[in-house]
Amino acid sequence: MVAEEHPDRTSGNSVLPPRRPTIYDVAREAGVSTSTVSRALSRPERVNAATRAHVLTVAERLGYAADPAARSIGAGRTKTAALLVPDITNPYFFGIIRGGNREASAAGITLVLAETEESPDLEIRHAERLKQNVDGFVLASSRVPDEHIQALAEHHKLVMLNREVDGLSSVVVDPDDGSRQIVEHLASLGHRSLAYLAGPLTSWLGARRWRALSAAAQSLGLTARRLGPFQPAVISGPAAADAGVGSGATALVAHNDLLAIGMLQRLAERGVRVPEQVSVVGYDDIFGADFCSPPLTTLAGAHEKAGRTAVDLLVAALETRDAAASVRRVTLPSHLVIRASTAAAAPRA
Amino acid sequence: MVAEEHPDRTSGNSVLPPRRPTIYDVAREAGVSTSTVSRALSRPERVNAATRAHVLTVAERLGYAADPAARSIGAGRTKTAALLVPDITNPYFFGIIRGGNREASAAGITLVLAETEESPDLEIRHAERLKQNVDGFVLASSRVPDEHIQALAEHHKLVMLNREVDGLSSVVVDPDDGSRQIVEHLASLGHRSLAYLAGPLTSWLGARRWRALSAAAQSLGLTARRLGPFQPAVISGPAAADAGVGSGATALVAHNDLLAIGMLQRLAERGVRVPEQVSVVGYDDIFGADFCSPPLTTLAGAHEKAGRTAVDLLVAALETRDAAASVRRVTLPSHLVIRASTAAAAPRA
DNA sequence: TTGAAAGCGCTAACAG
DNA sequence: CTGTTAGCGCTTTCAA
Repeated sequence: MVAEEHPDRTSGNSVLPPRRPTIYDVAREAGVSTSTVSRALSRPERVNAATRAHVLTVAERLGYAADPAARSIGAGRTKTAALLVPDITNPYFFGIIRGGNREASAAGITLVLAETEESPDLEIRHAERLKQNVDGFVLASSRVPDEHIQALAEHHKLVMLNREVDGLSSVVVDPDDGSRQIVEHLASLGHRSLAYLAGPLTSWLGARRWRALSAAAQSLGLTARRLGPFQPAVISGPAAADAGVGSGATALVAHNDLLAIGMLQRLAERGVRVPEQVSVVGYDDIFGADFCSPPLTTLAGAHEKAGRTAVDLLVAALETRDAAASVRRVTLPSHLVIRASTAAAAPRA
Repeated sequence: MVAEEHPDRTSGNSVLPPRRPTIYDVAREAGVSTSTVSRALSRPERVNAATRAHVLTVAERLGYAADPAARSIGAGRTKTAALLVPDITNPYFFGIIRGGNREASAAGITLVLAETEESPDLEIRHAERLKQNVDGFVLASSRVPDEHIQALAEHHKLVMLNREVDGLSSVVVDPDDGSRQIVEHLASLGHRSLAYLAGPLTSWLGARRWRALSAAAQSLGLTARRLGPFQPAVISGPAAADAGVGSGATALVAHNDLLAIGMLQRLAERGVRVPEQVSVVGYDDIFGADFCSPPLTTLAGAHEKAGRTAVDLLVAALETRDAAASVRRVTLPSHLVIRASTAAAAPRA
């Protein structure tokens, strides 16, 4: 502990400590040049093993840690990525956020989170603001038109979550097979008609779900109607429930669990019994889907894994020199969790 | 200093654009020096209004945006703060995260989120890792011993959320008055005994809740027992419910709603009727507390505001030269939301 | 394998 | 009020 004097920096009465050690301190202390220190830290293979070991020892002793800002200034990378989600309070995104965060910290990059409040405008504004701070984006359930996304992608690495865009990497929890599972389940219970309570028109996933739902319905001989759009939130449950009941369908499939839970509440209020009079199905299997009443039949997927995978793809892309080479489309499986909100269809009135 | 060529940067065939404009570009284009540009952007009052307007126009036209890394390298501040929470998937923290994020982006600083998984070790590791990237921390429901926190505080600005520590700023949703409200409610229903299903021993808030609960119980002539500790999660519900029932208390107060909801599920399984046989109360009023069965009586508070306030205090501290002068303790009010999980005490067996 | 030296983009004295 | 001139801490040629 050689303890040099830095009289000007060491004014002990300050709360802040003297100064963080820099590569200059390490270099001096280790008797090498700053570039050697830099290399020992970043490009280990290009330094004599013994030298490197020595440098690392000294760095360790001094408590040296590279300043990420200084590091990123020369080279363009900030080692930071942004995750944009429409609604932080939707439990659906917890898993994604957690997975994203974990993968990011495993990869040594920091993740910043932004909430777009289901607004394409706000999403764009956030992206604009963040793009100077981050190397890339994960856009979860993006509501922005394809053109804007393509534009963003020209200057930044970017991975889509729950949406596919030409030429970009994406991670999607299978909406097609999942929707088929829902329809098959309902068909097997004797339902002949279903209504889909749609989410935002700007939702790629919503469009996809409806498409798969109606295709499956057709092939199984059910009728399917699409109602809405509704905000994908509990608050829209009443409107959706009323519309669903009004449609005469015996099975109601909601855009997501938030909406389904809101519908359940409304149906209870109106005295419509679930599942005896009408069956209800959601998507996502969020927190709460297992303890609402009745517990909700819903399509589950590995959301945390989705978040992790998205960040993983982004990190991979960040490390690639060549842009187009790294685009990959990942589809994660989904499975129907059958609970008490679905049952045999009520006999036709 | 006239219009240099950067032919190597302008290769238009690359996907990435030539190069982001710097203050040098703006300066040249505007016919002023770089420092004038810098000042026009950061310290507007120290530049002639006309000059400034001109510089801003040019900057705008060039699409100039300051590089935050370069900016932070000289001056120590990174314009970034970290928010540490024990459990991202606890809906309780949504509000905090949302509030924190909003306040941060309003203040022009970026917030990074980290999950400590209820582990003091992990919390410390995250703090260690992040402290080179951020100017300050908001520690929500920190599980770390006071000493460590004080140590961290020596080098970084820091605000506690749901915990008070000597010499530090904090924001707390009132646990004392809230607990009193709970006990009064139970007393008014004729309960004479309650059990508190405790959370982690490292939880400051948990300790505080228990203290207030038992004080209020004593002054109202109820007996109060503390059971546990339990993990503050749905998964610990069965253990807590069983312990609570075993205690013979007619009212069970859980450390938080997650635990309470888990208990409700277990009680239903065991055929113990709520609220007829036993009343259940939670803390936090999280998502789901209103639609579990029965809907949960719980202590609500303005969580989003708490998150916002915490970041606000941090920002204020960041701007203060003088450390100790900026410490403030904020207590936010809480109020009991009475739902269907509490009712008149069952007659003594 | 190593060192010297030139930046990276911005801020901050210090003159003028 | 504005320009000159040093750096901030690190990476990266380019020589040696």
